Amino acid sequence: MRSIIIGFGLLILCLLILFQIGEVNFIKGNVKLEVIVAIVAFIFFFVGLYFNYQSQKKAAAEKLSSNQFTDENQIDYDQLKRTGLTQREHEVLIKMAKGLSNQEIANELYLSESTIKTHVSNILFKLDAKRRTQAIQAAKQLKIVP
Amino acid sequence: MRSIIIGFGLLILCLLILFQIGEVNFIKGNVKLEVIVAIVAFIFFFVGLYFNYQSQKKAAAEKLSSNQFTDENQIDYDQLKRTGLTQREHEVLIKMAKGLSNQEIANELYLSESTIKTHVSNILFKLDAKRRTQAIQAAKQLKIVP
DNA sequence: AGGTATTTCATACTTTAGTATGACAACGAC
DNA sequence: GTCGTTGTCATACTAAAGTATGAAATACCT
Repeated sequence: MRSIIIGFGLLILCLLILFQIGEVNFIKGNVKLEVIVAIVAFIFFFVGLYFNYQSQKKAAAEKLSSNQFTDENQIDYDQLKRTGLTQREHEVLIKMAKGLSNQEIANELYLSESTIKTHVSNILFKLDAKRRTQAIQAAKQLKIVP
Repeated sequence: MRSIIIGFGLLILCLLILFQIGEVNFIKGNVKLEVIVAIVAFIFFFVGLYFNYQSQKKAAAEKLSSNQFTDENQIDYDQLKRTGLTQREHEVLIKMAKGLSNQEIANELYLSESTIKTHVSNILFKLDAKRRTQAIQAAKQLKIVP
């Protein structure tokens, strides 16, 4: 925004100086006022276009770069430690977040459903959640699941 | 783009007509050429800014609706249409994804739990999911929930 | 006006999720 | 060797989720 104002100011200044120097030529010459005005309007219209385009491009680039560094699908191990979840519980949590049922998790990990239920209960307690869906939501915010 | 050219053309035309009418006044008056030029430059600079801003806004809206660069926390309405979910179902889905229970969703929407169950069943069918956790996962991938 | 989709609700039912409790084995720390 | 942690499993129970079916009101479209 500052660059827009500075650039605009400089252009105006240049134009005014140019007119101060060549005032007599312009007025005494055959160039009509309308033409001058039209040319100035034309130039500044596109200057305006250009400046706005530049500022938009810059804003878009900043947005992109700020999104680039927050890498998705990356587990935040500091946050994970903070929750007090064990390895097995974390493993179960990840499968839970995939949308698997307790029975399906048990099958994938070659465990009984009872064991999964125990793990899930512990997960809910450690993540301060009442339901698995709430735990999943919390886990995503903590970035401890992909 | 067409509107930009038409708008610009009309403004130029208006200005020229104005000058044609009041030419004598301007030249014979005390108003200096520099001031006129500066004003014209100023006006057209911001006209340019405005037109570019409008066109960028339009382009951004088109991009959004055509499913190109939808950033996070932004709902992809094309995907949403494709699922066949109704407004109410989508509303319920969003609350579901927040980790709310059926009863809690019912309370927030001033509905009975039965209604929510019906909605959830329909959501599961339309998203081809067996459980709500699976539906949430699918919905996140489709970017139809924040 | 009549058909269609949406939204709402209910009842009855099955399945899954979650709690509470206890138990046992393995592993590492002190 | 004892203690705490982790991981495993079971039983019994309660709570929530999900299915199936029917029904009625509203709204929208032609």
